[in-house]
Amino acid sequence: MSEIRTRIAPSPTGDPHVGTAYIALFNRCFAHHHGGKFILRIEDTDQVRSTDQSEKDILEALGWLGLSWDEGPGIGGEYGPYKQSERGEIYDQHIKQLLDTGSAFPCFCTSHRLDDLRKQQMSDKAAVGYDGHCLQLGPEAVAARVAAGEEHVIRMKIPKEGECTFDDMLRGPVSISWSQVDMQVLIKSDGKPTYHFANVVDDHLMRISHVIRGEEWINSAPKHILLYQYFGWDVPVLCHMPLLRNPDKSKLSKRKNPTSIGYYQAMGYLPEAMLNYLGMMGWTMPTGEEMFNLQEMTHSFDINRVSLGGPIFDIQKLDWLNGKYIRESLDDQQFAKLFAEWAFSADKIQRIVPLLKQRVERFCDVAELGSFFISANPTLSIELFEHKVLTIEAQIKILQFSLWHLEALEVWNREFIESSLQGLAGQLDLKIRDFLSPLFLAISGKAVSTSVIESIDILKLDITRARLRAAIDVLGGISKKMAKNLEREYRSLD
RNA sequence: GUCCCCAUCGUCUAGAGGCCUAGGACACCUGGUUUUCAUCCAGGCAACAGGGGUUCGAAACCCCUUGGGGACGCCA
Repeated sequence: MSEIRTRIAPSPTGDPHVGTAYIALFNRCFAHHHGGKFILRIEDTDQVRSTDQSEKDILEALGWLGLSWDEGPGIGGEYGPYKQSERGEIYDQHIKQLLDTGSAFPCFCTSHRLDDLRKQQMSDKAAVGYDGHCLQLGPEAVAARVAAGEEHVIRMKIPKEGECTFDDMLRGPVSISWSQVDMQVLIKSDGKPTYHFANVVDDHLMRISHVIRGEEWINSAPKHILLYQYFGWDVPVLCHMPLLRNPDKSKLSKRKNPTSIGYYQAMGYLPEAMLNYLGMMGWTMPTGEEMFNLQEMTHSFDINRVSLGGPIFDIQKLDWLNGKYIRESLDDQQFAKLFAEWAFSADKIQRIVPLLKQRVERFCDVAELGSFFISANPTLSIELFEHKVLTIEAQIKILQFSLWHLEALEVWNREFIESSLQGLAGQLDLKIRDFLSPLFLAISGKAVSTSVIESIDILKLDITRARLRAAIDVLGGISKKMAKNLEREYRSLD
């Protein structure tokens, strides 16, 4: 049997997600258990959303967890480059092949036409998908329009009838009829490949033997398989893992649960505990032992021990596990060292000190004033929020709108946060001092504290989000109806 | 809506037809140890979604129903 090679292919379009780490963990364990290689590839074909910062954060987060890779960014390897934005020529060559053999075709339809088409199909209760409009174009017409530089995408052809059956390593045979499969765009109008195309080309060229990914991809498997066939390539073994869930069983999302690895790091979880916890989502040691490290998991790994029900990411159990790690695997010296590094990292302390220094008279004042920087979310009560001009409802609005504003920030620094929030206060026609009041309480637990804008800057978005949301909950939360109204009002702001 | 996937305590799960009166862990409750608390220890509560088959025997295999989730983008 040839070498087992697996990969994780994150898209650098946001915060490092625990789901990414989860899938990475299983890919790494599977490959290493069988003496194979685990590859990291950056899927940055979305020019609009991909950022260097996100890429950096993701690599760091995986590194923090100890999920090292054998080939990929920073390591190299013989199948590079490992960043899709640097593989443009490869995709160009390959799409040409599909165009030449007639497996793919240019499509000149505007997004406007496609929208109308989709709406029509919805109201007709028909299957939603591309109608093959540009398939009717003659080769001369196509050539002329392409030569004229007309904007277009390239789509893949899909059989009209029959079905695609493949063997999922965990689920057995899965059949999806071709009528359910859309003529997927392979090359976008900006000339970049879509995930579906790039992922197949790269997985083949990088000799990926097993594709272990989230269940959300099952329905796209036929497209991928067909592409392999168009190229005449062997299809790797496919394996779809269950999805991590919110407590309400929906797919884990940051709207409902902290999903950023950075959040857990900032909250003082140990990477070993975090990884161990992810390992017990859908998987157990043959011995039933719940506490295990990456090496032990790798050694005992058996993909068939994965259970298919979507596991709920239960922070309570994670907390218990983390506590167990702190108590049982750390001696006093290690605890002191790790805690100090976490709480007083040079970077963090440098930024906090100027805020505290001007507001204390004695060192013994420091802990109380600055505790919220290293504590869990402050304990709040609704009484705290009694305000001379602001109603509870107004404060909920301030908190929610602020959160939306902060989430939309392209750059996270003091200036941006300040102008964003000041702008919001203006739009809401509130004095900045009143506007900031609920934010002070949510962030620090106190009405009087260090500059809330600088505090938000230092605490970063993950923690800020958690605290704003906790405050909103204390104030009674947002009902569905309220959410609708708030969203409408928020959209009409500018 | 269409298609796909899934289904054991509230949660994570063990379970490969008889070892199942369904085991462990978190959470919760009770008691013990501890100057308090936490830890730790002992105990308790709590599940095979429903209905049909197959079989001498079903939590396990098959079918239907129900429930949950996912996909249906020039996002990944």
